[in-house]
Amino acid sequence: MPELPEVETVIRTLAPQVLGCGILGAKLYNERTLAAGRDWLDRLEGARISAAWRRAKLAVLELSLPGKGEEEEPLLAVFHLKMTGRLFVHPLDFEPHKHTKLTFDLSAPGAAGGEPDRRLFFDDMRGFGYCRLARQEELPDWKFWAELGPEPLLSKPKALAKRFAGRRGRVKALLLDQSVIVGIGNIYADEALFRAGIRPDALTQNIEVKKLEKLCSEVQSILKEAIAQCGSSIRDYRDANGNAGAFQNSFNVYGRKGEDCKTCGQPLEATRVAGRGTVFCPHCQE
DNA sequence: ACGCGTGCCTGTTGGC
DNA sequence: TGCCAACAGGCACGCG
Repeated sequence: MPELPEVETVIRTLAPQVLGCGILGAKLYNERTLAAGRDWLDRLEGARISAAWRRAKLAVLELSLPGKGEEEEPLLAVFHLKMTGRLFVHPLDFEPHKHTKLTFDLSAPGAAGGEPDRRLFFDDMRGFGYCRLARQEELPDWKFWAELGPEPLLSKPKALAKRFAGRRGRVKALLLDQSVIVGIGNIYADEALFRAGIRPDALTQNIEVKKLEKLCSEVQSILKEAIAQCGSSIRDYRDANGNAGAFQNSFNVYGRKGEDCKTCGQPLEATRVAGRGTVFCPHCQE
């Protein structure tokens, strides 16, 4: 399940394969996958992939459009991988399959258009992922984008903790709320709460500020460690080279229901918080 | 206004 | 052994 470390890894492995490549055309295999910018689809020829970056759990490709001068705002292809979305570059003889949702034909980097070279695939088994084509200036009109909270690795823990302080509701629900803090999904929420010694179902208003700062500090540590391990692969996640991550080997709680806590040896409990499967140690977390 | 439950989707798993 | 319900979960949406 691509969360911040996985999307970051996808961008890092995808960028060297696509930066500078021209786009010769696009093919949409599933209408609902293109959430916005349908009109752009047939006007991509001659565009060049000029940048690749991540915001929250979104993977963004900047496409410089031809013939309009360098000052023009690039078009953005914004991908949300949700649970099972993948971005790959394959040779032209690689066949689209039943989970292929969108493809871009690419020319070689630096080549002045002409012949297709390789193809960018957006595949998604579950089909929850999407792509939006939009000008940068249009992004504020997109509610989800406009309400995204701060990047957890670009703020200090104290500043992040202030966004939790005084708010009501279960602390795990706030960790997952992308308008409070971005990039955290079910895996890293459970793992960070374990490290901070906080029960996932704790009411945020009952948690001391120091403890919330500790939580935000642990969020940063765990995201950095996970990025260094190229993310977590439970089952489906792969980076843009097809490689699995390794951070799943470091999980303390996620997917370990009933197993022994690595700290105290007591069995881990499973429950549901904010509608999500949740695992925690009733002894180490309070 | 905000917290909570449901639907979307397909492949895997576990229980009977 | 085989079938099918439950489950996986980010986010939009509707409800109270």
